[in-house]
Amino acid sequence: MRGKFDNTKPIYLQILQRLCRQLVRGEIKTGQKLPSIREMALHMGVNPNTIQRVYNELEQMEIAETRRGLGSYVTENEERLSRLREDLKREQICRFVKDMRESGFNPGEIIEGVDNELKIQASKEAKGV
Amino acid sequence: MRGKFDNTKPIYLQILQRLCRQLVRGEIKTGQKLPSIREMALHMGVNPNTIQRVYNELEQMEIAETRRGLGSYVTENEERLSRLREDLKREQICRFVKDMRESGFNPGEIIEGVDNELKIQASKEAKGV
Amino acid sequence: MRGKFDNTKPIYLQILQRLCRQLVRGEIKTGQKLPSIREMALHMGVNPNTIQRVYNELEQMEIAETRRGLGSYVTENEERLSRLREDLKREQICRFVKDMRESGFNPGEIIEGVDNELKIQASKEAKGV
Amino acid sequence: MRGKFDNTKPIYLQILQRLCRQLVRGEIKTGQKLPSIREMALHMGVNPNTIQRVYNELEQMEIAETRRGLGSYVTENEERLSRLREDLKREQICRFVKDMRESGFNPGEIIEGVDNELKIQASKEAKGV
DNA sequence: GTGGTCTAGACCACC
DNA sequence: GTGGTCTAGACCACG
Repeated sequence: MRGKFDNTKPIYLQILQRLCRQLVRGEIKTGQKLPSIREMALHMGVNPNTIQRVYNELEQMEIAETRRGLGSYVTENEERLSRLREDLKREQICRFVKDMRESGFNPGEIIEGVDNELKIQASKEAKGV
Repeated sequence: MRGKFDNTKPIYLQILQRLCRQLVRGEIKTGQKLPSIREMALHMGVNPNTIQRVYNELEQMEIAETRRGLGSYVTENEERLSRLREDLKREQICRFVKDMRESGFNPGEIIEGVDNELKIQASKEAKGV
Repeated sequence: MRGKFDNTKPIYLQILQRLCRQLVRGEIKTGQKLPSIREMALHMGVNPNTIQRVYNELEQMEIAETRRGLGSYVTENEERLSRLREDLKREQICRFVKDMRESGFNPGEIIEGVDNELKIQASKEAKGV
Repeated sequence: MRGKFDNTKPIYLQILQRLCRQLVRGEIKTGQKLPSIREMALHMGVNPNTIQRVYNELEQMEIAETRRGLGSYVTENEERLSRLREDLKREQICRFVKDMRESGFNPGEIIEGVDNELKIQASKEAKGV
């Protein structure tokens, strides 16, 4: 598991992002119990403090809550999760388009590039699977 | 000029990115002399050491070269610059698509979202100007 | 420790070179943790920023990697290190031969001179030890 | 002529070295008049101040002398030049051997490497000419 | 005037 | 504790 982290960004943010994505994809479901901090830390090859921080952030985002002595659980509030999905989507798209425009790429180029890349990655995955 | 920086990312990276974008947009041209370190530092409201670091990075990317006692100059190698443009484009698109797919968004959603956002930002700019 | 530096060359380069040589000689091994920046700075009688720069260079050379909050570690990639050894060897020899030839020394002179010097330095060391 | 200089070393030293080599090779002879500062600067694509400094150094090394209103002349003292040759040779060999030994290369490797490199460069030159 | 290096010291985020 | 960034200010060699 080591070496899978991008050195330019905090590890805890990268793990947070990964969990959010799993939530958004539905791989982690509402009400589900998350692994214990120790377990997760072991699995990620990371310091428990780091996971602690991730779970704290999840709590502040009202996506998970920790119950003393029982562990952390994903919220049962489905609406909260679907909002997370939309927020994530909008935010990622918005930032991307802004960056591309600032770099001087024109709309045609952008759409075409994204379209191409989608096909490339889809075909790669098809082969991989 | 101060206060224009995003606190979550190092200043030198933000300036580097800004310069790269100006290069890619053609606002800075091949062979052109860049402002001296002190000048740029003043202009950006930043310590000269910070600019020094930016110029160093540009040199390592083979985008600029500094001539001692004379200042820094953008490379005259046009091919190098057009490669920068393509690299930047590909890299930004690739990362974006990967992120979106990992979050479980389907191609249709992605294309549609980008398309929409492009229109929104374009119209905003039209008003602004 | 201070005063051991050659005033004509930047300190950070001299330290970098020293570390590279220790690596090449096998005195520093793959996977090994390097001293923390502050530790090394103290040991070298030098400002921590200077060491930081050295470690940065090592990282760019893909010889070491730094893990946040943990310190810097020599790469575990043995191949990378043996390549360093060969690169260093070839580069030093190549430059030397080129310099000598440019100065108009003929092959016989060069070989003989090197041979002699090797004996001289070996015997000196023998006495010293 | 631009771009032929190594950015890590002062230009004036590089030119000085080049001249010394031409002297040692006999391409520049005793008593010969050196080009005027302006001429040389133009030829090298370099600031006249830089050449000025080179000529000063040559004077301090007692290899050339400048006669007011007449220009700079190589010394007529042949012995001075042959000593320069020997000094250069010894110094270059000495430094090389020291560096190689410090990097942990053994005498066999060194001799073999130099021998090889001599052949390589000689054959290259043969083709080139 | 220009870049390059170095120091001292500070602050921060991360592990 | 660790590394990363930034500032302020100094000095130097170079062109």
